Amino acid sequence: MIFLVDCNNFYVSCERLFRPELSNLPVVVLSNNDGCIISRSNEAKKLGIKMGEPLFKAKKIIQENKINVFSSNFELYGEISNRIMKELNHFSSSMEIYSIDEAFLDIDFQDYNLICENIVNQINNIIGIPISVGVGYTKTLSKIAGSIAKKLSRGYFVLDNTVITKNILSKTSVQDIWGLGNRYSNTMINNGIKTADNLVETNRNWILNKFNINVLRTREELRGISCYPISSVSEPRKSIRVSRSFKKDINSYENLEKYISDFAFLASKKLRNENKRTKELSVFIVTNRFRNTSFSNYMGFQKYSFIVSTNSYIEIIRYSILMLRKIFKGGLSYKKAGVMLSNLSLENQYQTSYLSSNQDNKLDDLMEKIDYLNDKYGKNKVLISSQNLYHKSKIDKKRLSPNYLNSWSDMPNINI
DNA sequence: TCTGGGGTCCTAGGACCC
DNA sequence: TCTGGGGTCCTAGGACCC
Repeated sequence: MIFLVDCNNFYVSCERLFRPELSNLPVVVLSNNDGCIISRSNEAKKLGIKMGEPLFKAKKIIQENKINVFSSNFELYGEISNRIMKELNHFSSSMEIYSIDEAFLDIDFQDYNLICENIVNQINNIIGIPISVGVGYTKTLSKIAGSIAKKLSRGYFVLDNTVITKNILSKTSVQDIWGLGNRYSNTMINNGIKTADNLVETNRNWILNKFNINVLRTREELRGISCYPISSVSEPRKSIRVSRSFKKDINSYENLEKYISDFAFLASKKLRNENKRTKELSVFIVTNRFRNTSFSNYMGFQKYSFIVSTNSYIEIIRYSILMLRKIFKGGLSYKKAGVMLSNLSLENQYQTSYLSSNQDNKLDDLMEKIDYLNDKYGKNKVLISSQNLYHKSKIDKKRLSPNYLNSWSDMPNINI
């Protein structure tokens, strides 16, 4: 059986871990720039706060109900996530970490309810984060079981009986099926397919004609035929992206160049942390899509292919700037920009070229020194000169909680 | 005034080959 | 006037997920 373990209101629960006095009060966590609400406690949900809602639209509800608001502290959430995953691994070696707050586990032991109870208690006792567990024959069914589990106070639900499954599928709307987003479920509803049970009964050729193979797989999964097996070896990622929205629009090329350099540096750092090289680099800049203007929005995008894969900060930044020059248009206000690296390979597995110079070794040494200094003395101690040297950040995080787990100075004090 | 960030996969259609 | 058949590979765009 497949067990889906899902943390309840994960980011909010992480903040509450160190602020237990908030445990029954409404809490929300914001996206970067303190822009949107991306995690809500049950109390906040009940007050009508919607997922992804911009902060300014919810301001009234927040003030009237004294909702506690946090900026996102991804270092903290990542650390707590690691601890949870480590505990879960004790229940099954066949486990797939699906996201920061979710994992699928393959478990053979027959007493599913007992296992669920143990998992919920264990994570609560050892880590202190509330979770819910859904169990089914396939990932898609375990997702449905999980959404039922969230409504039960015991926190778990097992879907192993065909009659009950049929009944539940007939009450599950297509929008609530994992793998069917807005577009697909709307098309289905327009064609009379309203519930998961309707989808199960739908002709396979019609599905392939109207949609694609993944939608057919979803139908098979609903019938209990597994199409998405658990992969316990995590696949190396295929692309790396660093992008940010700016609190205030940027007009000048010089400013934008500094940010692009920063993003390229950060992306290169991620690349180097995974011991990889990149062969392809893309840069994009976009104007503010929410601005109420008569002229249409501009999105500049340019890709560059390296002759030889690289992991050099200097090379990646240099070509990012060259791409930026190609797409920058004066007189516009830019809201967001980013750098992407793709076509990745392992550090020592790449195609060389007759055209490449012999300086590579020297450059590699230099890059390693940069990493060494930044790892030893803290982030941003050594930068490339085109970067945003003085860190006048245009990205807001006004309500950030302390970094309780990853910073000596932020460690909580306990009075005994 | 203020609206996030980071991923994956599939497919149609174009470009190319003999 | 008349102009084949059968492939592969790449990419942009669109869908999805958290």
